[in-house]
Amino acid sequence: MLDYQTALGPILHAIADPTRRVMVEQLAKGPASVSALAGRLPMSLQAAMQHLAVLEAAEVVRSEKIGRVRTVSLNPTALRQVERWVAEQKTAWERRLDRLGDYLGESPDDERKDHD
Amino acid sequence: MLDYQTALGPILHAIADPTRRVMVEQLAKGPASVSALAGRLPMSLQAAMQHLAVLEAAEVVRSEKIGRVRTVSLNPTALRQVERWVAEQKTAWERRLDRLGDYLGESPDDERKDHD
DNA sequence: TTTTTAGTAAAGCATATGCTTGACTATCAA
DNA sequence: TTGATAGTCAAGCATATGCTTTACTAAAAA
Repeated sequence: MLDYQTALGPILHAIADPTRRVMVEQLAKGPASVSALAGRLPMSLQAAMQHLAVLEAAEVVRSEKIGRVRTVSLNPTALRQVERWVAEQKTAWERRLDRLGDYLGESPDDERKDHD
Repeated sequence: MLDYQTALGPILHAIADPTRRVMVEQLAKGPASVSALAGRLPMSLQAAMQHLAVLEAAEVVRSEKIGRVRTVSLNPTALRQVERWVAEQKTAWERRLDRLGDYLGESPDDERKDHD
């Protein structure tokens, strides 16, 4: 099964940067212009735009330019992909713990805890 | 609100790399030795160990050396933090859409609030 | 029309990353 | 004790990243 949508690696790489996470957090509250996004950041507008370009390349974000203003908005699909991958790993992990529990008999011994 | 646990940035950076994701996926199925992890990867053992060091520094993974074998295992806490951050963003996003829905319920068009 | 304002493009630079190769150490096996 | 196995340390190198500064263009405002 291939990635139909955007690639997970670039998405994770995009949101691994603290500046870009601030941008995503702001965009989660609603669309914003490039300068509104760059406004609070302790760096040049150009630097902020380079971050935006990374987010957009990873399709974490989309944007549309109207007049001289480019409005950027979050693409929730990207975040869903992250969620999905993480959930898959957690599932595999928990299944292993279940098997381990069975194997070890019914002893309420070590290693496990509450998993859902 | 600060990060109590491990830092999200390093965790995301760690799992942004495809090689390291393969490692995490393998570890989700159960602990493995360094060489078992490195085994399938198209790179030197040393390179694989450098990846492992990144995962361990981010606390995505823990390891313990017994005899000459180091056994690596997944630390699900790190993945939970990713899950949490993503969920927070999605929540903010959806709340905004809800408000927008209410707003559009009565008044005509237009899609904004205040974005600075 | 002139001047801001919003956004772009591109070059340059310091640092970080991902990998290699070449030692080396500690443990287990024969 | 000798040798193979599992892992480690470190230097070196090419490429990627994050940022800056110096131009520019296009749209709105004055």
